[in-house]
Amino acid sequence: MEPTERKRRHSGRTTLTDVALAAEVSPITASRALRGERGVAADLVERVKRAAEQLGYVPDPAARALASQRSTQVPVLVPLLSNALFVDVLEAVHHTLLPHGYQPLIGVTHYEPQEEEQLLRSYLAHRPAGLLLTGFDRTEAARQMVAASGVPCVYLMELTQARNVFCVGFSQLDAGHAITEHLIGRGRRRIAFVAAQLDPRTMQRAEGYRRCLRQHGLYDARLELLSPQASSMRLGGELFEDLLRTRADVDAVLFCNDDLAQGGLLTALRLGVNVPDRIAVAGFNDLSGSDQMVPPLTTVRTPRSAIGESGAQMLLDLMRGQVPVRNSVDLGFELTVRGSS
Amino acid sequence: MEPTERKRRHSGRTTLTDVALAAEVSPITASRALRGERGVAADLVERVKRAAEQLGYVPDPAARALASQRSTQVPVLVPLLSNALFVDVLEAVHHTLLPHGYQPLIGVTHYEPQEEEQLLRSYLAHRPAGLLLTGFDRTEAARQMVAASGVPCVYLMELTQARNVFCVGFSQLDAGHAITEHLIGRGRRRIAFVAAQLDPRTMQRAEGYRRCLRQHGLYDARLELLSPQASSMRLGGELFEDLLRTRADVDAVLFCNDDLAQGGLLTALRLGVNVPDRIAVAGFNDLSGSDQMVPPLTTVRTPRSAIGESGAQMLLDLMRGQVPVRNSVDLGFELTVRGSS
DNA sequence: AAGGCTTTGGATAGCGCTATCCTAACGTTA
DNA sequence: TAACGTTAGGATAGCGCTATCCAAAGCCTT
Repeated sequence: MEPTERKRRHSGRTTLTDVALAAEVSPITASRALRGERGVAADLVERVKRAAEQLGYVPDPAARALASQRSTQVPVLVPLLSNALFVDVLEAVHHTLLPHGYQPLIGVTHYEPQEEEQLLRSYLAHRPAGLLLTGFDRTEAARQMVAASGVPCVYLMELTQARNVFCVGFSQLDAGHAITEHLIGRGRRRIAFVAAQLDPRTMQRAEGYRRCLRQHGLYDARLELLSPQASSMRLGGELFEDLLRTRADVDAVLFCNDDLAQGGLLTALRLGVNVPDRIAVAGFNDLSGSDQMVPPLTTVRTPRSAIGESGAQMLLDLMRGQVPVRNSVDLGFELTVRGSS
Repeated sequence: MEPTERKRRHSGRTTLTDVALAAEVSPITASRALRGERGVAADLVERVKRAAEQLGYVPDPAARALASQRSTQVPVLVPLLSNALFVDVLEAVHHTLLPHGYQPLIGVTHYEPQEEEQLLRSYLAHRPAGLLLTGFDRTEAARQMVAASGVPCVYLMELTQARNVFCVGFSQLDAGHAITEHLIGRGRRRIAFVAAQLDPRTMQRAEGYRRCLRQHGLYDARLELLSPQASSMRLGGELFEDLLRTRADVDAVLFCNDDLAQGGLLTALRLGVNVPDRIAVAGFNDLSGSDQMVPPLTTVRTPRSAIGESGAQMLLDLMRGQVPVRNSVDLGFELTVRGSS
């Protein structure tokens, strides 16, 4: 009696074996041909590629990841998508990585280290080819997972001199310092700092602000207005109004992000407070719309796209096993002076 | 002579077999226990779960996908991340899907059907558990891939009555009609329509605008200003200025998106054009900041979060093999009248 | 008490691909 | 010509997990 063929789970998908059959080679040769690996005769490669195309063959990423112990996925973890800043970074990362066959995976941490840790655990299980993380502020467990995984990793937005850490960004502290210096240069003496979210980079800007004012003997802790709430135009307006009410002698405000500053400018308009005569306003990041404000917003243009591109490029090097020329790439920033100061 | 053990590729990862060993059960029982499958005795489940936790076991998604022919990934394709609209949708989708163990994958199509087709091809190779797509405008090849894959799919943002198509959204046409009706109700007669991007949903709003004006005998094609450029505050300002220059008798503008409208309002401020006395302004979507404008922007509040949540919920049903009660969920919209009209 | 049904745990065999080892078939060198 | 490298293709055996088939044990029936 013929034993019934029972254990077949084939999914109907076109497999490498189908391609190999059509090209009249062994599956492993087909595999090598399609991946462009070492010496496969040119005519065989040609035959295999043609067969693959005709059959509409698409490699199974799961099988590939399982067999080779690595995938082409590159998780990119950012705090938020509602800050245009990170959208620009992501866009640049995509443009840089996709043409090389890597697949960026967007992860959103909401500025929650716990959430980031969870995401990392999940993404690392996929054996990613590389990793792009925002900043250095994370749980110890997350740090260890990344280290233990051996997955190449590039850090975005902030800089460090630590060995074996690859990062692309700019000095948030210097930027905070520079824009404050600008306001002082405009003759302002009572310069407030208004911030929300209070993430590490915001606090670094705050530190730049403080150092600058201290250097000029102008620092006054009462001029700092820090809110842990999420950044938004509305909040910027509220904080600005607060500020005017409670610190009557203030003659300039530095907002930690442009959305706050835009809200501040609009509130000034509504209240009939003259900017910059009565009070100068400056923001941070040069987000979309800041140049359209009335008056246009003075801000710091930060190299978001360049950070995404350069970080992805550095990661490409690492994933290929090359060591990038530099550990740490400082892309700087640019003071953008407009009518609001 | 002992044969040398040669073919070992073990990755050092903690596997299900390790867990099974520790829990003193067979691997398959461990697998069933961890997945909560059918009858595994409660004490065994307990033992396996404890062992898994102690060993820090994380299932290998690639192996799982390969063996079971499906993953927990749910690609979500949106046109852009730079439109806050889609960020809200994504956020809601994440909140809904993650607690059920599904992993949303963000794909950005840039309003390019070709790009979407490419993304779909790549994502479908991963055997996703489900699919969330924006609108109905895509290539024939993309349509066929989705159909052939058999992957459950829910369409967001637009509605259709087609059978076997699951969708969550609202009537873009009705919304365009309603806001136009509002402007007419305010006594406006020369109502312009200013749009960018010109994606299908924008054009549906345009159609609503046209029908409304025609019903009132007020339609004038010269009052439509359509630009294929990407939507932005700056562009909104430029188009608004154009409009004032070339259609001097216009007494209201309907922008197809709030970012354009915000740019328009700011330009009005800069030019000293009184809103709403000289010209009424209305937008669409009630994006962040619209309520902060001077004057605050009249707009249509669209149920982005609800669409994301409800769409994800519907997809959850489909992925569980249940058939949702309704094919098509209309979440409506809400006219939000503020000072600009 | 025997037959039939329902659990519950396990053995086995893949999923589709690639790492690893192997073996011919060629040069090369002395 | 024999010994030795070098390729180019293939055979084999997994990667880690789960679908599928089995078998033993428990529970009802009649």
